[in-house]
This record gives sequence, structure tokens and C-alpha cells, in this order.
Amino acid sequence: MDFSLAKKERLKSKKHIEKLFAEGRHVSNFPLKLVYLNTHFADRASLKAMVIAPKKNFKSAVSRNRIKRVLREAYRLNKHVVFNNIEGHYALAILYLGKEMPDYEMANHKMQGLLKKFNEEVSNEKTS
RNA sequence: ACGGCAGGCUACCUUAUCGCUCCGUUACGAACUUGUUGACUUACUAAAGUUGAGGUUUCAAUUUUUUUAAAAUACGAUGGUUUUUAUAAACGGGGAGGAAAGUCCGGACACCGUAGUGCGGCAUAGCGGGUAACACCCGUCACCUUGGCUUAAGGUCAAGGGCGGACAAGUGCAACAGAAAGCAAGUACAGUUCGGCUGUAGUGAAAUCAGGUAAACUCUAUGUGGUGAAACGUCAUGUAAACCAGUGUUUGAAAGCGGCACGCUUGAGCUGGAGGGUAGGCGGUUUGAGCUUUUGGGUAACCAAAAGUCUAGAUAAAUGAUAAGGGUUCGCGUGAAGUGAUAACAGAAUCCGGCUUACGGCCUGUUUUAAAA
RNA sequence: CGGGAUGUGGCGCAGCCCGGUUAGCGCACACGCCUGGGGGGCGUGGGGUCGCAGGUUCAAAUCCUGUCAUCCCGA
Repeated sequence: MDFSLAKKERLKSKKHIEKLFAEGRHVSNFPLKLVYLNTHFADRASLKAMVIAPKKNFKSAVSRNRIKRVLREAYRLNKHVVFNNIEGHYALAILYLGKEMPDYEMANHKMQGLLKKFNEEVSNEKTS
């Protein structure tokens, strides 16, 4: 099983990000929120993800870095849940909405829940 | 012993699994193909949605998805051929700070015309030294504060502070008190060479004294061109270098990032309307006023020489996560054992020298208080 | 990365440039009066480390230096 998170699996283009927030749909599992959009990429990656920690809730750069690292780690170890069950190409943005520092165990648990919800949402769209 | 102040050091470690980034090696690699593919755009096919007209399923506009075709290249990914070979990876190494912070000063570097003249603006301010430079650092003096000794005044020693040019150019300001706070007046007492001459008292921070005040305007001396890595160079850039109005072409528009004027340079566009397009890649970029050690010079800041050494380079932005063990400090406990918590402040963004602020631990010196001798 | 502004009673502001006698204004708050009561009006009163620290000065909200916080702007 592939746990890596290479450059091509990260969402980086400004254009894609603007499009994602303008047109994307969202699923949330507090304190996490996932914004996603079915699109396609130049380098044929099937999933591109980014992690966001808002400056409004966390003033310190150290805290924001810590949150992003924890969430990225949780995504990295759980992305197979989505990767193996999905068709099409998606841009993802994962936001942290809480106001307190997350620990890894909680983040991991919530991430699994969030990705499962995302799967259900996508398969519902397909069938309906 | 606790606390304060000053100075110095340090900024948890080891192992396992998984992950990120850069470099190197295997393998200096080189040449070719108009290879394939990737943003966006245009036309066409089909479907769905929205809006308007119309009035019962038509028309128009528009959005999204989709079919086919056209479509330039940097760059990325991925193939093929040739030269002597090869899986598309493996292995090895490096990877946040003392403040990376605030952006308060000074530089390097780059471009703007090698940037001229005048005015203005800004900064600095005892003296000497250090430095690439500084508003920084070192030394020192006037002066101030505290304490000791001594005294008629005062002097001297120790510690700490020490943002300090000019009011003998001009202008302004001075509450309350006071006769009077600056060109006008003058209380009381005493002295007197009899001159509104001198002294004392009283008010006040300051009282005819070259008065006080410049962290008041100002003056003096010195320095200062501007803009900042989204600087700048380079590769690529299909479609609009089109349309309408105004203005201008040697009688000079406009530009050249100065606050203004002069001067200088370029020399045909510029302004507005309505609209169209937009995508970046590479370099700059980490070898530098570098770091460590030793020796010599200097009160010191610092300088010189020799030897050794290479120490982050990301870009929607890496430097991490989990588990186990150990260490440090703190809490509970009289102590031991035990047990619980656990590093404070904080995250490079062109690079250096300072300043300021935040902050855990250890060491040294000094000092207050308490206890004991 | 660069530029700018603001901190004054519970809230919103003035005063600062050019220092001076008691730091004002509106709303809010408390008490009293007018009314049968409410609303409203009138009167009286309380409430201020002038963000923080240091300095200049006889004297600082005001001048100077440093610092903290908040907000805004450009790319």
C-alpha cells in the first residue's frame, strides 16, 4: 500500500484553488471540512489535496505549521480509503475549523470519518 | 537558602516504522524525433440547466458537460532510435533560530540617466577610537544619584546612570505666586564715595545677570539621489499593433519611479470609452565583511597572520508523525522508594552587521533579607 | 515583502499640532423631583494607571525614545 504524498498529489496551482472555492461542494465532520471539485489535471494525478489552517483562529505560525503537519499526516495515512474506491479526478481542500490544537489521535479519527463521508457523497452523486 | 542585577553557555537524546525536501553516486552523459500527453482558445455534434419573449411547446441569449477537428513553444511527465549497457528506481549524505520575530537603523547587490545645480526635507550631535557602514560597539570627561570618610565652605573615594553643539544672530513661550518674567517698572531694610550706587529680605523652576527654555521655531557642523528580490537578467508569449472620441508630431505629446524648479536624455505617441487575452519556466539563490582553533597587537571594542572547514535552500512554501526507552526540570511525598507532568519563547523566504522585544535551563560574579558562628 | 492609522469613564468621540490652574461632550448608570403608573423631562452625583515603560521640563494626555495591541492599504 502506498503511503507517500508526492508533489503531484498536492494542490498547488492558484487557478485550480480559485476554481475549487468558487464552484466546489463540501462535506464536513467537525472540526474538519472538505471542499472538493471534479476536475482534471495536466499531470494526470487523480487526487490533489491541500490543507488549510486559518490565520484567524491561530495567530502563531508555529501552531499553524503544527496543524497542517498533523492533518497532512492523517490524510497521507488514510487516503487509500478514497483512492481505491473512487473514479474521476478530484481537487480537495481540507480546512481545520476548530479553535484548539488537535492531537494526532483525534485528527486521525476525524479524517477517517471525513473521507468515508466524502466517498458516500460522491457515490450518491453518481447514482442519482 | 530565596530573590534582584551583570556576564557567559545551552536550546533534550537514542532506536524502530512511515513520510517530505535538496545534493551526490550507481550512470559526466550526448545527439535525434517536428513522438505522445498536459492549461487555455476557436468551430462543429449532442445533452442538461438558467433567463427573456411567446403562450403550450417554439424562438433567442447564456452557462456547464460532451463528440470531432484545428492549435505555437519554454517547462513538466512519459516513450522511441543511435552511440557501449541498465530496472525507472536503489543506496548514501545534508535539512530552522538565538531570537528565524518586530521591521527600528546601517550596508551588500540590482535597476532607474553613473544620477548635475539650487531650494526643500530627513538624520546625527562632548572628546577619542573600532567598523564596509551605522542612530551600533569600546574607552573617557563634564554632569546627576546613592553610600563611606572628612569639613567652615568644600573636598575625596566607591558603585550606578550618563538620548550631552549653540539662547554673545533672530522669533516665540513662561500657569500659580510675585512690584516686575523682558525694553518697562521697581517694595522694605541696611550700607554708601550721596550716583534710582551696592547688599540683603520676600515670590518663584528661573529675578538686570551676556537671565531661563532649542526632546520650542531656529542657527551651526556633518551626512544623505530614488526604488527594493514581485529589484533585475533570460527563455516562451497563438489572438487585438484592431474599433470610437479628444489631443499632439520639430512652434514638441509623453516618458526617463526623485517633493519642487532649472538643466540633461529619448522623440510619436498619449488620455478616455467599449471590449479581448492572461500561464508561466530557469537564473538571481546561498562561498560569505563566512565559521572554528591557535599565535601576536590593543585597557577594550576590535585588528592581523597561520592552519582547518563547507554548514537549509523551500516557493499554496520541506525540515514531520507514531511507538518504546533514557535524560533534564517541576509537582505530590519528612526523606528514600514511588508516581504524575514535561521543555519556555517561538518557524527561514535575497544576504549580512547591529538594536529592540519574548523566553526554559545551567554556571560565574555581586548584592538585599533571614538564620547560624 | 512594503506602506499607513488608532489606543482617553461601560460604549462612541473631543482635547494633543502651539505643555499650565478642575481632562470635557453625547449615550448609558445611581439618586431625587414632576406623573395615579410607565414613557418623557428637569436637577444632582458616581465612575479616568489618558495602552505600557523610560526620559526632557518647575510642570507631560500633549514633547522625545522604546514597546505592546488592534485595524486598514499595496503586490
